[in-house]
Amino acid sequence: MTDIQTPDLSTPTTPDRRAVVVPDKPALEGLETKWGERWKADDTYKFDRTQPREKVYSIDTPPPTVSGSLHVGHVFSYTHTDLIARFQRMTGKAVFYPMGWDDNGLPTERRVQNYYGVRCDPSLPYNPDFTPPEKPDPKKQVPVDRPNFVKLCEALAEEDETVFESLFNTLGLSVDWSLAYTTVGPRAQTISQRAFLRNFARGEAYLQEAPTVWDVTDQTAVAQAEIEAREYPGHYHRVAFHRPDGEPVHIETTRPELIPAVVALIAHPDDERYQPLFGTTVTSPIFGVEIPVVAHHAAEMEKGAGIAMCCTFGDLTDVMWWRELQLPVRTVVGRDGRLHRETPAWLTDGAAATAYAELAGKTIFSAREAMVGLLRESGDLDGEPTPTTRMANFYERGDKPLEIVATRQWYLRNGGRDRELRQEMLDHGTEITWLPAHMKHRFDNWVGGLNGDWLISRQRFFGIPFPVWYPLDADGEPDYDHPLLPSEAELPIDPSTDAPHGYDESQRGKPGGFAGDPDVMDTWATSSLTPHIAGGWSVDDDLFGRVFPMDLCTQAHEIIRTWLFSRVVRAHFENGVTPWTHAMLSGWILDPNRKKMSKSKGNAVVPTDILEKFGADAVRWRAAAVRPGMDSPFDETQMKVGRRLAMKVLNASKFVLGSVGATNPTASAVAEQVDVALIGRLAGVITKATEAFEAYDYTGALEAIEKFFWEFCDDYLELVKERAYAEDGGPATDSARAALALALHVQLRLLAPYLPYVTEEVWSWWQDGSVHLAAWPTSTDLGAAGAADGSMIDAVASALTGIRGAKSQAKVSMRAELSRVEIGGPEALVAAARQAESDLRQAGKITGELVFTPGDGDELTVAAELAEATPAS
RNA sequence: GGGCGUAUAGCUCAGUCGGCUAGAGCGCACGCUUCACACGCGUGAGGUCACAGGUUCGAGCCCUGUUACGCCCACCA
Repeated sequence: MTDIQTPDLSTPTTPDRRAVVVPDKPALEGLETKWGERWKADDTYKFDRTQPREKVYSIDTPPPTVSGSLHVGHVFSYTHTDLIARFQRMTGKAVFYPMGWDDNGLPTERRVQNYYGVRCDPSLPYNPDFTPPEKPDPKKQVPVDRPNFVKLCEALAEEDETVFESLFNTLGLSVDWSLAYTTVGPRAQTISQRAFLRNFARGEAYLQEAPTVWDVTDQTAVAQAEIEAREYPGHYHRVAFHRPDGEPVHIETTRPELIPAVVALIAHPDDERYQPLFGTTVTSPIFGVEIPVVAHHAAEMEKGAGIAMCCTFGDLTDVMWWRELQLPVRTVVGRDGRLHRETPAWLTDGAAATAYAELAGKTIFSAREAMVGLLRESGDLDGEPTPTTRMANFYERGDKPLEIVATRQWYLRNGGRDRELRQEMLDHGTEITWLPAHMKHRFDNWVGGLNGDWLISRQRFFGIPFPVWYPLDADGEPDYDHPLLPSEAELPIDPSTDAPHGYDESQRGKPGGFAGDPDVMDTWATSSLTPHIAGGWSVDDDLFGRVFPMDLCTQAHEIIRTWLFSRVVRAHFENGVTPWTHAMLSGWILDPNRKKMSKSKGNAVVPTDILEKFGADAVRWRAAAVRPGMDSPFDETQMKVGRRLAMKVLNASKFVLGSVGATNPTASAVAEQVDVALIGRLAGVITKATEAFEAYDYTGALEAIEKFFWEFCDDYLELVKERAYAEDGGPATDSARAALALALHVQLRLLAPYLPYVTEEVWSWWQDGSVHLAAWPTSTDLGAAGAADGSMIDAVASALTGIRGAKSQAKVSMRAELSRVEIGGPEALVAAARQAESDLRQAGKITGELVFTPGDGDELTVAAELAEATPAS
């Protein structure tokens, strides 16, 4: 980046001490506001879009669902991304770090429904004077037309976005807010619709009528990726079907209400019990429908009675049987989760029709009860239903088991039905560096287990509409085989309000006219394009060429199958590439009982509270201690430790720059042995931290930096402060001051990604510009001393520890004077300690003799005598 | 059922290529009103590296098996 400042430390950078302004009582309070405003005013994190791709570091930031609330887990994982962003920025990259808001889709609809107490009814005409109810009554939601409902969604999402932005700013994310995008705004609409049109033109998107997993609560189709299996209580019912000779064939089912939908009984071809029945028919109980008995290898002999009733459709196995055995369709469950009110054609016989009337229009649950009653009366129920717990599929946000309903939906190919494409998807996975590496298994596992293409249409309201109309024939029936499409230049369009070419609005819904596709795209169908939306694909191709494919995607591991995979699919079709080189997965923040924090469990910690209590730097420090993919229990005591570090940075800096007046980080002035060793040690820290950061190991980098910092404060600073203080100390004082200033200059930059506020505060005391635009330190900053062996400082530090230990054991103040100190141990260590003789004498308050006695052993030993003037406790 | 991860001090975690007596912070104990910091400083105690077996001169680390906890996927007869 052009405005990164590479320091020239060969000459003094701050010659005038009066230019250094150190506050008397530095404090952490208020730093977030002070520097947050400054960074905003100065555009500190603005992306430099003049840079070529190789000088750019681009990040595909997860757009949070604005209808939810942010919790500590978000705070941690977004901090992880920011650590990488700040490091890359300091190494000279132009960092493309946008923020997105996922305001599209069902979560926002639900929040609007609850917040305003309304319900979308798309059949209502637009009411320009609509205002939401003053007091929402969750039990009596007011019906509202679709345009107004969408307006409410947009308004509430915007409110939520403001709150989120404020939190992210307090946290210190170095996002370029001018790059912010939403997943439902005009740009997202244009890009989603354009990508869809191109997918359609290439045959990657297609419309198909097929059995679909369906949520009866929200009345929409649901994709495989949004399904989760949960335990669900039910009962086994042992039910008799009847052979022509009158003998019963018992099956077991948990769903007796589907008996009117039975199309076959199926057993395994090797099952000797049922082999005689294959090719014959039986009749269903109650309804007397003739049902074939057939063989299929997927039937399991051990399960239930060993023979299954196949209905259209009870589960995905039924769908497979129906398809492979070419069975008829007999649907009884409607989209509203109730049994059809009209008597199905195959049940029109007198007795069957009478029985079906008992079920018609009932919910699945009530129909099941009624059916059990009928079976009991007819004697076809063998024994009583026995309780069982089985796994059932649920929409991840739903609370009723999913049904399977035949509907017409849009699909996007994803390898689920195409071996070659599936392999290409797996190949993309190998091109990503997974952090941690084992997360790749999740991706491979998911892609390998796909059982169909990606269902992208939803029968909902707040989302991006499909840019498609259908011509209506003379009977007013849509011709789905010849959809009408807009040109790309017309996008975005809404087929419910815009008319297709060659038609006008008066022909909507009329025979010979047209009808708009009523569906919207699934939220993942839009968010699968976040690199394209953020990067300006097709609307700002100059920008897109500079940022795509991206360097990093960061996200939670549970959405590898949705967000991560779907972006791989879209980038594959649209650009023929893998969308990023690195994927960094975050773990979870657990409560003290090691359970995942979630609002619904009431164990979530509100992020604004902890930011307020400990400060952003402290919270970030704690987040940085959690490696990618690792879960971590939330622990306030750890936040305190981060806060202590931030305070220490303030106080140590105040001391170095203020009292000592060490403000010239001049490498060439570092001459004394201890000072040289310190700088030599620092060179190793720079190397280690840089290598760790380059491997995305921000935790390892922090460990090295922090360890050095504490030793710098506790040992080095204590050791040299008298020498550095000296009014006319000559070269020895100059050396200490130069080393202190240089070490501080480097350490502030090393700590800047972790503690952006406190490092910026200190930086402002004595340097121009922002520390966040300063160059990441390198060993060349350190001059000749950087090449020195730092190990002698260990011997000096352990001598100092020995001296302190003697005082501590005697229970006297560290200021207590010593009349005699003898340092012994291995010759090399004693000699090393001796090189700091003068510093040790001053730091240890040794008024008498200090003797160095090389000898045996493998550790430095210190024997000390208290001066008589000092009273022992 | 398939896949993955974790297990080291009371707690949270490091532990590189297998190599001296296994480390850090917190907490705890004992001290210190120290002229940068009491939102502080110093010193110290604290370990059957989950279990069993194997390889090796040598295993926290490698191999085999077991247990516990957690996660992903599949599972509606």
